[in-house]
Amino acid sequence: MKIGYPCINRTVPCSGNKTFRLASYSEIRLRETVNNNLVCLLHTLKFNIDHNLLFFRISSGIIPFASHPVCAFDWATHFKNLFGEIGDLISKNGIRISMHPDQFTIINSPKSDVVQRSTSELLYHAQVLDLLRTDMTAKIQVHIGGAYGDKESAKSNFVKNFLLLDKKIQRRLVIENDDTLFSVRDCLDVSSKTRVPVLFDNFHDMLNGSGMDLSDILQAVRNTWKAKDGIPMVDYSSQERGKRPGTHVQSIDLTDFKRFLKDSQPGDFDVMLEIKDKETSAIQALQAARNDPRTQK
DNA sequence: GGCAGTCAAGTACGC
DNA sequence: GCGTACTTGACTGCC
Repeated sequence: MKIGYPCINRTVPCSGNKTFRLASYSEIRLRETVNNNLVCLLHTLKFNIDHNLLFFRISSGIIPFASHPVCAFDWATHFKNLFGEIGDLISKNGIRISMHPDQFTIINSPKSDVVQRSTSELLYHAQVLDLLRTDMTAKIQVHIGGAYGDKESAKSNFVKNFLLLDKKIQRRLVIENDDTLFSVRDCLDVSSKTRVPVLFDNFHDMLNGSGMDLSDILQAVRNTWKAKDGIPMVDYSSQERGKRPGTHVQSIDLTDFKRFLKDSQPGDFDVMLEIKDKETSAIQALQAARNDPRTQK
């Protein structure tokens, strides 16, 4: 079991999430921004290694406008060496990597232009993971997409469009249950037709329940991850008290987390903490899990 | 320097 | 059909 956090580190003295407005686009601006983001990623990963946080989600914004038509710059070639350096750090230290394209990436949309843009965005994500020379345990997580008034045909549309995707995307894609539409059960259903691994999000399952027990979910999900995919990835969060249902907690509730560790025994998986204070909670979680046999592996 | 409005992209929903 | 919420950090123009 590795423990990690997504995209942003608030301790390191840099931001790997720099971007700019489309109206300000220039090749120079892009080059400077990407260079900043990649160098900051390097610093962040070194911080993570120092704190034994060996699971990290790389921000989708690391290359701003990467899949946008405005971007004609060959950033992959230009930054090949820097990607290689970061990739070496990842592989030497056994860091697990994930990426999570944002809400605009919809594989099952009935609009072909939306699917086309989504495919470009997914190719960009796969390209980043390939440039880092990560193995197939590095994943791109997406949701099934929209329901469009008929969930079953929306799921079929996902399956149909998935089968048309480039192999570079297919081999890295995993599907995650969301908080309003598609539950773990829906994801397992889609997985049975696509062989896509299912990434379980405990918080989304609380909001949009599958009606399954945690142990049954984890067992079913585990079966969707093959040896080349690595052990399952799990997103973990809990509700911020007094806020709208679905608001991620500011800082980890260790009682809740320890209960989750206990209830999820004995199967192994890597945990991504979707908690607002990022590395601060991740360090606490790692400490809380220090006696869990899964973190000793 | 600080503040408020805005930002590439989609979907769901209320009116 | 249109406007807004969703979520969220960072950018940008304005004072």
